[in-house]
Amino acid sequence: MTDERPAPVPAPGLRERKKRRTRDALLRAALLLFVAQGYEQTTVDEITDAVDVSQRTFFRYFANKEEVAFAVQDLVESHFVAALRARPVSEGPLEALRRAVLDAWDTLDEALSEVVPVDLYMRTYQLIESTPALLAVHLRRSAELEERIALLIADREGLDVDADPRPRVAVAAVSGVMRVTGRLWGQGGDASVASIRRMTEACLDQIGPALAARWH
Amino acid sequence: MTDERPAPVPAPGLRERKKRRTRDALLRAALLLFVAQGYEQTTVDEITDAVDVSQRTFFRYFANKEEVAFAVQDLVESHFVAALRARPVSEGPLEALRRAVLDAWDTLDEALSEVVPVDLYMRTYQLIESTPALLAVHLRRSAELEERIALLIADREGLDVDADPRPRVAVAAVSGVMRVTGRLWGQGGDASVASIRRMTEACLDQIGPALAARWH
DNA sequence: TGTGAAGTGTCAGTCGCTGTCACTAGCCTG
DNA sequence: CAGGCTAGTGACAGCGACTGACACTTCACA
Repeated sequence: MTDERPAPVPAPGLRERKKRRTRDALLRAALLLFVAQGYEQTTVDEITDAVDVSQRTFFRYFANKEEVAFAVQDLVESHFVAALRARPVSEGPLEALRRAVLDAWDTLDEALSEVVPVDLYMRTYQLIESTPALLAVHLRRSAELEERIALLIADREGLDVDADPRPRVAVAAVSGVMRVTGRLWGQGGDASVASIRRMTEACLDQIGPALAARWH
Repeated sequence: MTDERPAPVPAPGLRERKKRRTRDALLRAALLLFVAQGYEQTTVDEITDAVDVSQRTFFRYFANKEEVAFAVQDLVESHFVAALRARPVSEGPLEALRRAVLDAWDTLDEALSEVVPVDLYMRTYQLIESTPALLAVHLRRSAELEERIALLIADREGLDVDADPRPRVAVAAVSGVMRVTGRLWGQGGDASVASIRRMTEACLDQIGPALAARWH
């Protein structure tokens, strides 16, 4: 299924392989230290000592200490975007968003296992939700992701995002709900993928009822 | 209208007045420097030099450099919460939220003018929206505000937030839409209150249509 | 095999932020 | 109103995140 196109990735070369190895080592060491003793309690020096490189090298791979915490999140987000792209245009925007989210959770394991165990990602995600400095960055990143998704949705529907506010509004509403989900999940005891998938479904089911004029 | 209750605020005392004066001076100097030359380009030393106090003193008034940028935002948020509390229970949750937001914009001028000119606040707000580090913090603060509002809404409707997800979901959806508004306003040229009020109304009008199953 | 460039370590320095301690100036009591 | 108490401040030392400059090693490619 892969390895069929010889052109773009023929032989990485020793230099490239070395680079990837140090980056991966830094990433893994950082995440382990973060989940073990907390983000703020972990210094960059500790991370680089664990991998035995200089501090300067860390900052050549990651723009700042936060970035390393979101490296895996990057993968998860592109995984979701891919799932959304895969939805047929025949589905309405909300339907497509909902199915894409659930699909993404279902297939997360395979998509991630090459780089980092899903388990470690889940613990990192909880760390992000519970560390104020990381949560702030996470929310800003989510806002950027929202914009990408809004463009995608507008494209599906053949609309211009700047002329019609509905794509952005719909995505904002759904994302808001998803954030509630993430927070509730982070506070709950069950850190499994199954658990967050279940909560996602439940919260999305409530979006219609919640926006009704009367609740009684 | 004031000065009728002698008990809680009889005479601030010289010490108290001095404190308030340095705090106000720091706040004003900081905001002016921020909007003039940018947040990251302004060092804490520059701020304290402008007021002629030591750097240490700055950090006795503000926990960190960000906090001073959000001091006015704090006022605006409590102003909005007050507006929401003032809405009669007879209004449904969405109706109340909508009217509270618009009310808050309409009366912002009076509520703020004592402390800082509205104009300076508006420029600060645009600075926050356009400075990544500040935007991140702003979004986290907004999330905290959302939680407060969700509790308020649940209270109005006589519901338990943890049993019924609708308060959080509704507030999340509306807040998401409001964030889109804020961003669009920040990018647009018109930095007036009237402008953001108008955009708020327009975006909130779209929340129903945007969540319809089909857009065509 | 030698030359250029990519990747790294070292060092010095800036900035945000904190703990400590001595000192000054309002306040409060006798 | 004198003298002690304490809140508020400044000066200083120090940590951790981050950056720029430069020299050195090591791979790549002719």
